Amino acid sequence: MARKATIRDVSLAAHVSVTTVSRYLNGSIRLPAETIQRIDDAVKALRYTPNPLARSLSRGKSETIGLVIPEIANPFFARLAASVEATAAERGYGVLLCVTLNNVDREIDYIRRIESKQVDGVLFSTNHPDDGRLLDALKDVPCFVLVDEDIAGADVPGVFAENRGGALEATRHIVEAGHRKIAMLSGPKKLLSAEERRLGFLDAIQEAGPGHDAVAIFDCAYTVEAGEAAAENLLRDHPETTAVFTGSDELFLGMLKVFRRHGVRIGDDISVVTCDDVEPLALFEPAITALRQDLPQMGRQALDLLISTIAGKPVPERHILVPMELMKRDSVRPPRRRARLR
Amino acid sequence: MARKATIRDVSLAAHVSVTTVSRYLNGSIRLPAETIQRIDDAVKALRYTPNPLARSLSRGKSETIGLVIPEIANPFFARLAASVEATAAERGYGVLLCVTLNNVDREIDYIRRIESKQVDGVLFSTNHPDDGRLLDALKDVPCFVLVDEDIAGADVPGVFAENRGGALEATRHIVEAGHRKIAMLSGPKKLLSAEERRLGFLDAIQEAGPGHDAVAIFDCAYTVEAGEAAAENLLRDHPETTAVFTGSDELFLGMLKVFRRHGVRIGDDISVVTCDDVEPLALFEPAITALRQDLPQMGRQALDLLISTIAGKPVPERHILVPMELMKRDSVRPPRRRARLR
DNA sequence: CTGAAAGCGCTTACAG
DNA sequence: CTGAAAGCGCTTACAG
Repeated sequence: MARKATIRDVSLAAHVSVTTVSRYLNGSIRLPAETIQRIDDAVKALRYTPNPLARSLSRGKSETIGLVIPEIANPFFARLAASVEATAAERGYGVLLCVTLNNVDREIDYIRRIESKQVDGVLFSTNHPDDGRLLDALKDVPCFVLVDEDIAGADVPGVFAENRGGALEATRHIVEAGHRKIAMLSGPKKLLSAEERRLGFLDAIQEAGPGHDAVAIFDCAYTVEAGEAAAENLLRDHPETTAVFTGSDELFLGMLKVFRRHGVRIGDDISVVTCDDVEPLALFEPAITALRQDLPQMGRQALDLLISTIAGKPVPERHILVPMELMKRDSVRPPRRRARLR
Repeated sequence: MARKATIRDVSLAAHVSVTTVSRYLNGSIRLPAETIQRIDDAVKALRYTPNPLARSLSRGKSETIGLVIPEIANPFFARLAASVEATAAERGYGVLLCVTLNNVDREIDYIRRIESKQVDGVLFSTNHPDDGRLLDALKDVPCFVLVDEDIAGADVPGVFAENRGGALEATRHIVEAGHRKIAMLSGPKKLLSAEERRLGFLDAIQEAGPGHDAVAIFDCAYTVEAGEAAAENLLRDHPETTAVFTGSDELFLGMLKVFRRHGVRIGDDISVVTCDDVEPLALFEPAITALRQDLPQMGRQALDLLISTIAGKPVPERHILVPMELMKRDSVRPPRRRARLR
């Protein structure tokens, strides 16, 4: 492959200065038609495309954002990433992907890349409670937007699901089907989504009034394994339970495995609503009712918020709450009389 | 935020030349302990980190690779991306993510970024038959590795699943359960995975000998909708079918919807094996037997192949075939006698 | 061994 | 309106 053409080559071939070529290509100049022609010809003949690295270095911005997420194989974050990437592409931004697996060093590494101008800003999603290091690394960092989960004490813009309201609605739906003994497999303590959903769950129980019990609330990591463990405990210690609200698809999937092992049938023996709805829950039998996160909206809004910050625009709402939608399917049914799970 | 420190600031503070700082930081020089101390102190005091943009421009490489995939919300590509990103991080490479939705312009855009040095190389996955434009854009492009699907006529290194052998094994498994009337929902014509799996499927039918029929082979896009359409046709036109091999999880999911609608029970009425195994198929009832792609291996091998190419190392095998694994579960059972789907 | 200087490929304030 | 020159922040061949 021949050496790649530079702006200098174009200027030589078109008999104009480098300055003129640069200005013309960036649209900051009006030129006689004839000059334009010469430049266009040269660009075409040399197959010239600007070097984005040089441009970034010179301009001080890279037209690239960093997308920092805990996982990508997880469909939740994969969908979030899809929305972010699509919006970024529309806006002319590239996306540097960083999968942290909740490793704080990697998280901090990417925050640093804002200062070093490698990225113009970072969209950040973290899945573990902060021990203070994140908060520390965030000092004076501009152009940083959180999505999905919060960092305690951080005064940064962010986009989150309307977790509490969503959980309230989901639990209400369970209550309205006639359930009185309801359990929750909740996410990890100190995580915004878990805390808020727990509150929404309790709101609904309280609203339902006397006779309605939050039988048990398990704090779990958002994993299939944690869902299994909690479900085993639930069956053993709380057989009076007739409905469960699970805080994520993973927790639901783990619980489902346990129910299968013990012959507990969803719908018939126990009602279920889960959060997320990123797995093909509509194709399970029965189809699973789920509180869906509007990932397309969250990704889009978060990216636009970030771009506004990068552009230095005043940001009216620093915290955007995106509504969740309850997808009513077939896993919530009236409880059987005197039902017991064992 | 104060202006970010540059190498110049460090050199001033440490009373050495910029050259020395650069060399020391890059490990290409041995220095007296005392000088080292001064530089380290300056770096720490100024919170200096090198500007990667400037470094890349100067060195002519960016330590970044482009990952070009058709989709990211699709769990198949999400898992591939997870493996690629993890390996890249280990090797010290950043990942610029490009989701093309099979848009050729976006594909070509990213190929161009190799020439412009924004990325050192590209890992490329495309999901549509090439009309020649891709092949054209690939001329003289170095540091390009294909993964999962091929581009017809392109003489570039690549990593693929052992599709034919896998399909042979999967279909053999169906035959061994006693099936004689077997259909296939295949992927799009001209796509490597589809062509190869079709061949493997036919290999097995032929091997099974007289009395064994490939009842029908449907060429489908790899989508749920295409799976639905094909399954409707299958039920209508080929009720003698007792087993189906589907070429992707999406096709399977589409077919499943149709089976549900028509009351056809997997396992009892019809046996099924699908490809990919990226959906939670083990949790379906019955658990679905699937030909699993080893995405972690594919991503890792592809990235290492790319890095070798970037480093200019001779690459012994330009085409790497990664074995598939048949996950035997519960969706293949002996056919019922005189079974008819309608 | 050390450092001044050129160069990577752009953009843009400044002068003509 | 146009262009020579400085600058973005590094690396490295070259000279001392």
